[in-house]
Amino acid sequence: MSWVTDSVNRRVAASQKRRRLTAAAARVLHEQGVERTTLADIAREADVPVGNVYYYFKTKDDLVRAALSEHGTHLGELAEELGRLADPRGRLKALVEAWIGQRDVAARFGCPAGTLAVELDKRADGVLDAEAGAVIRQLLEWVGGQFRELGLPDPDGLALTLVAGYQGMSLLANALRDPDVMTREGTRLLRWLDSLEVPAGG
Amino acid sequence: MSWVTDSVNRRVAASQKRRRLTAAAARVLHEQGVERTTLADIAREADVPVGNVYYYFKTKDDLVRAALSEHGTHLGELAEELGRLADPRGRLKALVEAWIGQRDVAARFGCPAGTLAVELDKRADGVLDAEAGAVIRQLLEWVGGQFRELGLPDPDGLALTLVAGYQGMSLLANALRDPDVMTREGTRLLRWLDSLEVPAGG
DNA sequence: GTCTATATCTCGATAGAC
DNA sequence: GTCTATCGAGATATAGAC
Repeated sequence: MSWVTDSVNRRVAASQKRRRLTAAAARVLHEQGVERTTLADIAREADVPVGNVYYYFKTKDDLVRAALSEHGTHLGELAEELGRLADPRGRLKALVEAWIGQRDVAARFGCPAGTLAVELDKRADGVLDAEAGAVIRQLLEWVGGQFRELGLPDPDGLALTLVAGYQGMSLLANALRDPDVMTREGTRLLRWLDSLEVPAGG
Repeated sequence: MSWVTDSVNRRVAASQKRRRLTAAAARVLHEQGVERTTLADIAREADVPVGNVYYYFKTKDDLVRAALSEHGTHLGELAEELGRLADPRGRLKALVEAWIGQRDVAARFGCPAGTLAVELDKRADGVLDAEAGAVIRQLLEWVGGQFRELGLPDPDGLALTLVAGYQGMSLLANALRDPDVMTREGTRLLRWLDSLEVPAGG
């Protein structure tokens, strides 16, 4: 029966390598950007030989796609966690607090989805910018859902304002290399969330 | 005396080429990003032979520097124009209206200074990220000056909020490829500026 | 000052042994 | 499935004629 376990082991090893490559891609592409990252960088980080990368991903773009979907998964997990809180307003405030908690990463590398979207949108071939926008759209929709549940008017407009606030403070913290920007603007967003009043009646 | 005019003509032609290269670099680097732009791209746009570029700029980084300083100059000119308005609040509102007026460019390519800062901040060698941050700092300082002139408390914090709002709405408009984001969030910023009340007394 | 030709290097991708 | 060796494209930068 050893051929069975051998085969299984191989398949596990294979999928482990694929997952290592995906995780490494998400991390390195966030830190270095797409254009400045070589396949060798990702392979090294994942502890996989360079030539072997092509067994798992046909092209570099495929690795970028995998990294974007990884960020989407992380976002989904965060949303699931926050979903355990009873109050939608509390969920949104916890989200902002999570952003503030990431202030050092944001000051050094910016928001993963945001900075990737900026870079991919520069490409003349519109191959990947839709995928980058999708992660941000996912965040917008979840936030919009919370505002809707709160019974606030124009929930999608409010979501746009909150996410734009996040992207703006991340970009400024990054450009100025100053984590305090995250704290200051994050605190303002928390106060803003508190100030929103649900209209009386239907 | 022809050698005099010849010499002068040459010098004028030279500085014209330098200026054409700088303007082309500012435009192309904004649209394509730094990494995806080749010297050939910029040379073509400036109508200068590729090899000749190196007479005016020793390295590609020098061209990026020139482009950044060009954006700084544009910003200075805009500030000078807005300075003619009597009311500081009116100046800030005119600034936001100018941003809204650029909504189509923002939806396609983002804010020039913001997207360049994002890309340059990814570089491990911190050669150019200070320069990118400087343009944004210049904007922050001008905006802060207007709030200060209005006599509002925490003018620098308000400037951070306004500029973060601009960067956030530009990034979202770009990522979602939707100019309406600029209009919606821009209108909100205009209302916000109107709502700020100068405290009575000193 | 201007321009052509080219050296040099790096990276994505492939071929093919194991 | 795994890995090495290498091809070929495309980029920056330089050498040197005019």
